[in-house]
Order: sequence, then structure tokens, then C-alpha cells
Amino acid sequence: MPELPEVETVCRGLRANILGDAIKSVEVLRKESIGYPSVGEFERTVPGHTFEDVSRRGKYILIHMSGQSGLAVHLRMSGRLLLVEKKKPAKFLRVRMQLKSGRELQFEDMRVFGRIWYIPPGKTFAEIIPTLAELGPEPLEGLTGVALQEVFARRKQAIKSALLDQRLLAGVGNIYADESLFHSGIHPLSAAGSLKLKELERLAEEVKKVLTRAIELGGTTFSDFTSSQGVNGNYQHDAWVYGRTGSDCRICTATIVRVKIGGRSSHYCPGCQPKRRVRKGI
DNA sequence: GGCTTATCCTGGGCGC
DNA sequence: TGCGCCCAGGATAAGC
Repeated sequence: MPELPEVETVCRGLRANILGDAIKSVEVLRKESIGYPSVGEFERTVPGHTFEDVSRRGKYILIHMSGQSGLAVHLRMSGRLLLVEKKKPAKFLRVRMQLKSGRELQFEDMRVFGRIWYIPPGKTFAEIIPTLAELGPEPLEGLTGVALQEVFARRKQAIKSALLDQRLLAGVGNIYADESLFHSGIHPLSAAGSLKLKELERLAEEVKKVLTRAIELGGTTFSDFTSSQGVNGNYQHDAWVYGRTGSDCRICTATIVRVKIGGRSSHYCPGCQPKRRVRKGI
């Protein structure tokens, strides 16, 4: 499940390998994978552009190209952006871009939730993808407890749900939300707006630590994610609660529990994350 | 406006 | 072995 560390890992891989290369031709194998413009226009317009830079905003990969144009990619659930030397057939290949270097940039996506947008000259990424403008602060750009206090103010929803809301905080997904809450000792059902500044300061630090650690390890590979070179991440071996339902906590030996919060699986340790100001119901 | 729930999609796991 | 059901989850729309 690509979250900020996985997307950052892909961006770094692309930045190190595709700058200066150019797109020779494009083939869209699944029309749903193209967010903008139409498939026909995408295939006609994108070829000929040179890759100039790669950046990231939240979970969006932003590829800056020649002529003030760009490509935005969201991997969603199962998307993979792969740079391959040989044109090997991929089972879930949705979009393929042949590059002048002879390599191919492939977009694989088993569940077809991922999207690629072309950003035409004169337009900004946010003009084509309005949700980009609504994203919350970047966790790795100086996130503080005060900043969290501002975005969570008066919110009654569970802190777990609030952390997943990209308008409040960009880039955090299910895995790292669970891990950050565990390291902060905060119960996932705690009302977001009820947390004290001291708790939020610790949460801000743990979010940064967890994300930084995950980036160092190349992301998490539970099922679908690999880097742009097809290399699996290693964070899953570092997880303390995510995917450890029924296992003993490594700190207090209580049993890790899994509950549904906002329709998402949430993992926590009842010993290390005691209930306080917990919302009614799940 | 805030919050919850349903929907999209498909492979894998599980029970029968 | 094969079938059917459920689950995973990011983003968004719909509904309360």
C-alpha cells in the first residue's frame, strides 16, 4: 500500500534514473488509469517531452517535463511505476511509455485505482488535480504539535481517521498511522480534538520518525509495493503493530488487537495505548 | 460543516 | 478441485 515513504522511494528512484530521458511513445492499456485528458489526447500529447525533475506532494508523484508540462501519478492501492530495461510483459500493465534511451516506464496497477494525469503547458498540477491544493501540511517539513493542534481543533472524529484525512495531514496512510499512534501511546479511537498539546507534540515527532525510518528502509512491502527499480521495501519487518494482530506486543507483551475504525483496519496495543476520551462506537 | 458509509476494483485466502 | 464469499484500502461521492 503506497504511502508517503513508498512514494518518496519511487520519486528518488525516478530522479536518479530518468532525468534527461524523453518519452518516445505512449500506450494506454486501461482507459480508467488516465485521469486527464482523454486517452487519445494523452497518447498524442505526452510523447516528445523530456523529464526535467521529479518531486512529491503527499502521495502524488509530480514529474516535471519540458515545455512547462508535467505528469502526476497517484499509486493509490496497488500502483507501481517501474523503469525497466527490457520490455518484459507485466500482468497488470495499464500504461507503458517507451523512452528514447530504449527503456520503458511502466505503470502497473492490479486494482485499477491508480491514476496518471497529464499537466499541459500553462497549467499547474493543482489546476488539473484540485485535491492537490487541499492537501494538509507535509509531515517531513517541520511538522509540530502546534500544527496538529490547529488542524485537529474541535474535531470529534477518531484520531486514526483524522490522520488518514489528507486534507489535515498529507501522506500518512493506514500503516504509518497505526505505527505512529503506537509509538505515541495514543489509542486510535481517541477524539482528535481532545488530545493535549503534549500528546500531539509526541505524535508529530513519532510521525516524522516512523516516516523517516520507513524511507530509510525503502518503504513497506506487504503485498503490492516495490520501488521504481522493482525492489521490495523492508519496513514491514520493523512494524510494531500493523499486521501483527494476535501477536504479543514487543514492549508490554499484551496481545495486539485489530478493530475497524472508519472502515479501515486499525492495529493497536491495549497495554501501551490505553483508552482515554475514546469515542462511542467504532 | 463534520462525520460516516458506500463505492470503485481485483487477487488472495478461506470455508465448504 | 472448484466455487462463492469476504477482505484489503485511498480517494471521493452521497447521505445523515
